[in-house]
Amino acid sequence: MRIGELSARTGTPRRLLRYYEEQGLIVPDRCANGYRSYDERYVDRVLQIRGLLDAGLPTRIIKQILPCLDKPRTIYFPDATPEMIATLERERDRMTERIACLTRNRDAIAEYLDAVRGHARPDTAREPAMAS
DNA sequence: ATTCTGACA
DNA sequence: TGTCAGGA
Repeated sequence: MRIGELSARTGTPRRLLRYYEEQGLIVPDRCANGYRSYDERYVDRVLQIRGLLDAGLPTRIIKQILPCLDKPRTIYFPDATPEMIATLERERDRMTERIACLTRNRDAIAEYLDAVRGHARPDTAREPAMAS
């Protein structure tokens, strides 16, 4: 498939798919006309990348650990270099901290929401939602 | 119609 | 990340 289909199937802007390639996260084949060619495997690949990015990992780190997290979780020990292990542990800990932070903020919001609802005036209907 | 590279009022 | 250019 070409970039347009991959974009649609992963909900990722074409601009970003090219950016990921620029950062070495994906290396699609090229058709004779120069168009990028992606096989089915890239759909999951891209979603995997977006997930990691969303988890707060920088592209440079993703580029290193992506092969370790590839589909066939083949745990090739040779890939488990001490630097890699250290990087993974560091990222794992950052994720843990991030989760704790998100949890605190979610709870704070939930608490605020409960308080506001408690004071809600049952006679005052919700204001009409504005466009956009 | 789609994609490509490069660039930034 | 968006978006426009200029070409294939």
